[in-house]
Amino acid sequence: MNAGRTARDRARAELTQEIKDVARRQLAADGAERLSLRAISRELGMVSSALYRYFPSRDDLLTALIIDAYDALGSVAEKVSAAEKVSVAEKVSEPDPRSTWIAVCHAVRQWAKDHQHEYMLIYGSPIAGYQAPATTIQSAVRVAIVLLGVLTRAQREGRLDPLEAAREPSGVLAEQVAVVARAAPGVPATVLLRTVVAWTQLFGMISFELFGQLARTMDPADAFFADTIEQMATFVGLNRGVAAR
Amino acid sequence: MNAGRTARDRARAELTQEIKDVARRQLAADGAERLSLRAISRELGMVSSALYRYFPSRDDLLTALIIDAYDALGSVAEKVSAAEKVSVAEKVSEPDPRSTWIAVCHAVRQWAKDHQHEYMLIYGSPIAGYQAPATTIQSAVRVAIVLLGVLTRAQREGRLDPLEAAREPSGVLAEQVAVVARAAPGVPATVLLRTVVAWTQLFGMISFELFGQLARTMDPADAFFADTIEQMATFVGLNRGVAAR
DNA sequence: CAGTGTCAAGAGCAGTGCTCTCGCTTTAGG
DNA sequence: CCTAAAGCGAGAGCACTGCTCTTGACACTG
Repeated sequence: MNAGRTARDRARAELTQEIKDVARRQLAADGAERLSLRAISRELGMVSSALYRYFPSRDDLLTALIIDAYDALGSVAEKVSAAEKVSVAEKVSEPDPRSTWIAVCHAVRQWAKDHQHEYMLIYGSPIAGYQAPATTIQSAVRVAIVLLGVLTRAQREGRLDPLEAAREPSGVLAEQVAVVARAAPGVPATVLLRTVVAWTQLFGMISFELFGQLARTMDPADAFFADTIEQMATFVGLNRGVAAR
Repeated sequence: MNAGRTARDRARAELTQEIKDVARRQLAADGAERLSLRAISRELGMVSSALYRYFPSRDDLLTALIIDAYDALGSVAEKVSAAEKVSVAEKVSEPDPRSTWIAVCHAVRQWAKDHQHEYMLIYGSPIAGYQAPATTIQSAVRVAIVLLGVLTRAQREGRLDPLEAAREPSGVLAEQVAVVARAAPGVPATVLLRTVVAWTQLFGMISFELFGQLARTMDPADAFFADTIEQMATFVGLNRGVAAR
């Protein structure tokens, strides 16, 4: 990140960051669609062509912003998950996986509400003619990894409902679940499957809230969100008070 | 729709439709972002300024396309729901609400896959600086109305699991659920709440599939989708074989 | 100190949404 | 039936966009 070998390198890194900052501000103000390289350069007091020294195209700038957004959201989720663990180590309260799961979900929603346009950038419709480079993927999966980590811990501590009522997946689905299972060793397939369901539900609900789809029904969505998160936590097998204490 | 009072009126309606058709084709090809009035006018062999006689702005054209998309999807859902009822009236097979629910969900996904860019238009990130006019709302809720209708029928026929385990909603949530309840008389609040959850899950999953978020995990999403729809049908209280036969 | 690569600047191209004016045609009303 | 009004397409033009190319100045490197 730093690696400021020469003054020029440092200046370049600094300006690159500055460009992204201005872009993020414009993003928050007008949305991704209206993001204009010329407007950014104007705000920076430079000429538009100079921007191309730092980002070869508008799409490249957007890609950088997308990766940053994924990483920002991912680190928020990771931090919350870790904080829950720490609060356990020092206090008497046990590390309830269910409450950790719920805290992560609420943190994701809060970040989305605080960075609406950045959220739209990563979970809205993809930019036209834009192919997500492979580099974004490792940043994109961080939230999912955190959620799977919570379940893995719960499983290890015997706090996970096996959900035996559900049938084991088979065929293609079994193979796909096996891929997910690599991030959550020991967690039963039925739970993993439900986790993916909860994952899509979480972001579906956040998107609906932010995109105005909940208008005139669940509009102030706080109560609905809280209730749903509770339901989905139970859905994935994180029961209330299982083996607590 | 027709109301071809004068020749000019008819020509106008025809051209309006033609513009939307061309726009839809461009939408499918390049996405909403790249939709260009000039390109449309070029393809229509007219000058760009003439388009403004039919749509006052680009956003108005998009609004028209959005309403059309909502209506198209809504009527697909309604048709599937009605067809399931009819197939009952003539045949011996009972009108299983669960299978109707599942059929509707699959139809929605199929439409989304067949009209990806139109789907993105209505369920992706909102167009920048664009406020959904109130007229879109009644078109937007049609799918939800259909799903609630299935539950209402199930309730009326005693095929709905009351889900008594769940607690009754209270406070703000109770009021919001009451609004939803107007479209589904007789259905218990807990079921309604879960229906909204399933609704957000459905579109969250479809969006994730279309927006490439499922890549490298559930990528060919058919099996996952089918399994999830089954799970969510149970989740809302449409049990397999409840009171069947 | 000379050379090399980096830099901001400027001009310019092709494209965009949108406005305004201009004639022409169709419609509606007396 | 004839005229005024309204609707129509064409064209020019404005302000803006992303992006390319060239130019001349600067800073770092050997």
